Order: sequence, then structure tokens, then C-alpha cells
Amino acid sequence: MTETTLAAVRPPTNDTEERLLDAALTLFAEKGYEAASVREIIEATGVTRPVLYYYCSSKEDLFKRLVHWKHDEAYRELAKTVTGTNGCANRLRAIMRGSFAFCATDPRVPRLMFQTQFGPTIPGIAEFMAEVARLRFLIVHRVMQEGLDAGELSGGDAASLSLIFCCIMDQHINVLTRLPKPGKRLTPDLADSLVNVFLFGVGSGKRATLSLPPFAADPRIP
Amino acid sequence: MTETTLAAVRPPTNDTEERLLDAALTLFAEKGYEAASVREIIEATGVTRPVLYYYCSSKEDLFKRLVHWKHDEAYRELAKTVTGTNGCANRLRAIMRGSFAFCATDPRVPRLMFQTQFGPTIPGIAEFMAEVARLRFLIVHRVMQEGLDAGELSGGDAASLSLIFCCIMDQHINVLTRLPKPGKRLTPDLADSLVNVFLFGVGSGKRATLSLPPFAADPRIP
DNA sequence: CGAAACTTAACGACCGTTAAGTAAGTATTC
DNA sequence: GAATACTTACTTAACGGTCGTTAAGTTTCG
Repeated sequence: MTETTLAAVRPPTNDTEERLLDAALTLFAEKGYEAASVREIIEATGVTRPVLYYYCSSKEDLFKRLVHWKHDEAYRELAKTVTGTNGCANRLRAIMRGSFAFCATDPRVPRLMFQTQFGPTIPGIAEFMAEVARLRFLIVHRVMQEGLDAGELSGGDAASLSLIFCCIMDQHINVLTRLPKPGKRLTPDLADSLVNVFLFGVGSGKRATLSLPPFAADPRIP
Repeated sequence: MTETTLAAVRPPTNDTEERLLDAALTLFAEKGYEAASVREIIEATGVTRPVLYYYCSSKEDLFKRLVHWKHDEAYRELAKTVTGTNGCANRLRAIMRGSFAFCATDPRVPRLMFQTQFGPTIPGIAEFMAEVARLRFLIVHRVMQEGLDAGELSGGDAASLSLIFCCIMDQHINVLTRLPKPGKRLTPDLADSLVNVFLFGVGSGKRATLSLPPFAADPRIP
């Protein structure tokens, strides 16, 4: 596999450091990057303030390390999911099911990721989050391109189809992890059904010929 | 039509007040509620700080009045769009086209709405935004229910279908208004294509029987 | 006159960050 | 093998800055 992860970052070794990152995950996911203060985070960890600056160079660094840590976990799992499946439809199902399962085990992670990505732009953070999102998007994009090449998909270019698929998947995760019991909502059944909607729609009439306009050139998409 | 708008709020009468709301719209849309300071807003308006507190009781009040003002505009237009069209598919197309057109004329509005709604929870604001979103959702929900009753749609309950539709529509708006030239991207063509994907999918194989799991009970959805 | 539309100047609270010091362990040197 | 130097993992106490907000006074105009 090509080098597709972000630059390596030292994972937490020390116990205090891991408790710090975990408390940061809880609070960032709950209140967002700006509203969660370092005072709250260190208080939840049970240490004093300079301890945070002993392990991280700044609040921004803390956040990036946290996202990095959890993203790498999710990204590896997603890539493995795709390579372990054949056929476009099956791969899309595997992506949706795998993502739902991952998010159901710790809803703090998708809440943190998606609300940071879809929320207001945060100066030092936005470009970083865009790069993280891009890596995930490219996995979907590759599957779509294969599906188009194999004649399994039609109706638009790979980028447009990927955007639609990610809209459905990500936004369901984003909405459902804000409701109580997200684990009971992000089920494999729902994942399969959403993929079916993506592939076959919900209309009962005859299928119209479909042609999405090409996705306007964006340097971030190959 | 039943009373479906939020409690009435005095629209801006004074010129200064309107410039204040407009500057607030620009800055809230650009940086988000928390990051946009009242100092920036009054500076962009060209007045001094207490002027803001002369017209609004607080920053939160300023934000709510702003959202209220723009939402009512969008909501009336959306409701008119729906009642002026017949048939589920046509209504969905009208909703998507109308929303795209509205958002294209002033991208600050969707940026403000969606990034506040999908971003981190803001204490005094979140419930208010949820109510605003709910009103819009109900319009879609009613169209879906009619489509199901008329046999034009199948595969799930009205709430599930509405969520999928809104995911596609809102998230395209949210993503595309962050890119340059959103007006060139949110075209009627794209709107129609997205509705077609919703109705007929992008797969080239035979249609599978589809059955979305019922949307788990949520008191906010009828 | 008096209400409406502003200004100057400050308030206290919270923010991220850090300088300076300490206690405990670990390697190094004589 | 005891004294020394060094690193690791912290603490107390404060820094300057920005935040939302307002008390009190002034101009403008019907």
C-alpha cells in the first residue's frame, strides 16, 4: 500500500498522557475545540495545567495529536475493510458497515471529527482536518472509479458519486451520534439499506437516465 | 397554512440595525458564533460597542434575531415552492432547486445555518437551531409521506427518507458553499441529478428490494 | 422638554501560556 | 558505593490578552 497516512506522530506512551488525550477527546467531542478549555481538560484528567504543556506544545498540538491518533486507527481499519472485499457494491457496503461499527464503539470520535470538519473554520485546524478528510474520501473515490470502470456504476464522475455517498454516510453518523443510543441506530441493517438507496434509489417509477454534472475542478481531488 | 414559523421577531427597521445584522451575518458565517466577537462586528459596522446592546440584549440575542430573519425568508420561499408544485418527485426537485437557488444568492446564509447546526453544540443556541432545522425538515417529511401514500416512494418510513434526502441536499450545500464560486456549483442541473440519484440510484444492476429500518422513535419527529 | 441614538471608559471573568521551582528516579563519575 | 549530574514528571503562581457587558454621560431631533 502506498504511503497514505499523515506524518507519523508519537502515540501516547505514558499513562498520564493517555488520560490527558482521553479527557481531551471527551471534552472536544462534547463542546468543540474552541469551547473546551485547557483548564477543563486538565481538571478532568486530575493534573495541573503545565502538565499539559509538558506533553503537548499547545492546545492546537494536543488537538492534532488526538485527531491523528484516532484517525490512524480508523483509517487502517477502513483500508483493510476495502482490500478484504471484492466488487464495488460489496465494498461500499463494507465501508458503510465498517464506519458505522467503528463509530458505534466510541461515538466521541465521529462527533469530534465531523463537528470540527462541518462546523466553523478554525484557523490552525481547518487545513489539517481537510487533509484528514481527504484521505478518507480518496478511499471511497477509488472504489467509485473501479465501479465506473467495471460498469457497475453510472451517472456521474467518481468525485460526484463519492461526494453523494459520503454525504449520506457522514451525515447519518453526524446526526445519529448526537441522539441518545447511537450504537442502537448505526446498525449494519441501516448501513446496507443506505447503500441500496445509493445504488437503486427509493422511487417506485421507471428509472430515468441520469447524468450528474461533472464535479467542478478542485485541486484536492485527483 | 398552519402556524409553522417561529415566534415573530421584530425585523430590523433602522438602517444602523440592518447594517449591524448584515455585518453579523458576514462574520458569523465566516468564523462561527463563538469566534466572531462583538468587537469585530461593531467594527465592521462602523459603530461603537454599546450600539449593539442598544438594539440587542446580548450576543446570543443578536444571533437569534439574525437566524430568525433569514430563516423566515427561506422558509416562506420553500413553503411556497412546495405548494406550487404537484407530485412527490416534482416537489422534491422543486425543494432542491429552490434551496440551491436561495443559497446561491447569498452563501453566507447556508454557511451560517449549517455550520452552526452541524458544528459543536453551543449552549443557548443549539435548541434554537434544532427548532429551526425541524421546521424545514417537516416540509420535506410531509412531501415524503405523501409520496409514500401515493405509492411514488417505497423502502422506508417518511422520517428515514427525509433524513437521507436532507443529508444529500444540506451536505452538498454545506460543502459546496465552502468552495470558491458556490453559485456556479449549486445549479438546477445538479439539484435535478441529486433528486434522480435519490429516486433511482446510481447502480447499473437490477434493483434489490429495499427496506430501511424504521427510524428510531424521536419525540421531535411526528 | 424628552425620548431616541449614540459615545467614552471601564468592569470582571476567562482564556492560553509560561517562568521558576521541586521531588523522585537514573545514570555517571570518582 | 557514595556523591554527583541529569532527566523525567510534576507544582505554585502568575502573565498579558481578549472576551461579553455596562454604567454614566452626550448629542440629535421631533
